[in-house]
Amino acid sequence: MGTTQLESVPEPKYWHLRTVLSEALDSEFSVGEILPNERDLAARFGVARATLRQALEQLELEGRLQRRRGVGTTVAPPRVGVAVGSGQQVWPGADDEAWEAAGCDLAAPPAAVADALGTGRDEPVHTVRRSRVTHGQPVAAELLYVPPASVPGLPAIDAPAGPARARAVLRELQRGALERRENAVELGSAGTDDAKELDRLPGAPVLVVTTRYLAEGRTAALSVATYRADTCRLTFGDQGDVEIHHDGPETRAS
Amino acid sequence: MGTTQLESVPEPKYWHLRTVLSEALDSEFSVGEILPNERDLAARFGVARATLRQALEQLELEGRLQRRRGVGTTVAPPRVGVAVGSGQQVWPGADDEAWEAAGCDLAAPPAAVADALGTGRDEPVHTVRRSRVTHGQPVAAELLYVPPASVPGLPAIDAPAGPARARAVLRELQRGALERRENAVELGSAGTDDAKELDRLPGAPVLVVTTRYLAEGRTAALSVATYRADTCRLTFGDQGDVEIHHDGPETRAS
DNA sequence: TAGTGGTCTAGACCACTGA
DNA sequence: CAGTGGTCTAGACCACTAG
Repeated sequence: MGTTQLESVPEPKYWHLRTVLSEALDSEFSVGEILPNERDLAARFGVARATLRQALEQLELEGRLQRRRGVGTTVAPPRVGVAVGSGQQVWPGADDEAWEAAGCDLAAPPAAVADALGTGRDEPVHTVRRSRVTHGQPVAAELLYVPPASVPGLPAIDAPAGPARARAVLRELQRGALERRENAVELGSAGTDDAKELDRLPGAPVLVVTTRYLAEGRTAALSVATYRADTCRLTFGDQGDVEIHHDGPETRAS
Repeated sequence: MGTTQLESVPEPKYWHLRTVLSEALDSEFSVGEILPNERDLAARFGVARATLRQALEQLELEGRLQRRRGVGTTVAPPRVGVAVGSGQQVWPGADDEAWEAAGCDLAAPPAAVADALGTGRDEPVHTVRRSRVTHGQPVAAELLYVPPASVPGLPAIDAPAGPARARAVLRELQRGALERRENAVELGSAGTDDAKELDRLPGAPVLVVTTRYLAEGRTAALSVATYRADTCRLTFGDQGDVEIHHDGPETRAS
């Protein structure tokens, strides 16, 4: 990555810069390597720091870079494939899952969740918090909403609101017969607490996976899971790890 | 949305602003309504325009706003649910699909695609371009890579590289027996030409859906589809349109 | 404490839209 | 044409990390 000057082009500087840096990453850097700091890079390309940052933001969005305050900018490893809709119809908490239960409250859910569950807006539901870790990295935070009607055999609420109670809810949920599972994926941004759990800043891009668990014709549970968009590739269907990568996420000719 | 002053808080201004604006959108604006311009909004909140823009960017990422140069910023409609993995095992081009074939080339694919297909790096494959339109809006652009071996009955290459040839490839592909389909979703940014097709600017966030079509133990075809992340919610599984929304994509307490 | 990325400012000019 | 969002600059200060 020499002291390249930006030739004059009709496209935005930050976009051209993104392309130049992207190619430099492919050819001159290896995973984990640390880049020059933003002020140096900006000077080297003859642009303002803000412009350089705009290019870095793109590359971070594409999972090519990782930036940490106080540390620096490093070359990110390829995204990790995370199985989401295993195709099989399983309740959350089945053995093969990589989730760790963190806690459980009994509280009124957001209005949209209550509507999807078909419960009243102020009706309390069990709210299980779980987190998912892969390769030692936190990749997802989940809120699982379970109406009391879906776990009729659950012991009274004298248990503490910790992991033990969460597991009890999951265990009880699995006694029912699951009919179907519906997944949806959309882009979102991490709220303050999700960001903390995922070790990111607020507003970081996340893939929001909403899963409806259907049993006996009703929505028996609803899960809203937020995955780190920078590090994750969500896989649906049977297998997990196909490596379709670079040039993958930045699509076609740039 | 009064001439609100930002109270001093320990969180970034742009983040607080995002929250304030988000609430204003919920309570004081309706879909399609046009917001005051950025300079006015910035003045109204007593921040620099760049800071205001940072907040707007967040909201656009979350699908709440739509910004168009020369026009203004409008309140976006709820994201449209787009069925992606219909659960059934179907070849691309089945009747129920909403894709329109645009053209077809015979050329060497990107290296990563060639590897996934198991073809040689310089071996040409049929490359079908398709676009998907919903509610009159372009939502996705796709490149479908089909090795010649998967369409043995295809007439010689004398046909023009237009839609007709694309349809011929799809038709021929469907003669084989499809065994399985694997989907993966990740965040990406639109390249120059994808952006054009999706009516966005380069770098716009997209959801990249990679699908492997497996037949006779081989990867018979590979599809890379880029969906507009701002307007789409991808649904996997049987049904299409569950309305889990607001507060959906910006997750939990902000 | 030195160095990093994150936030913020107050300007300027450009590209595009629609009247 | 006037008005919009998009790009870009050259600064400043803050929050965080690690030696």
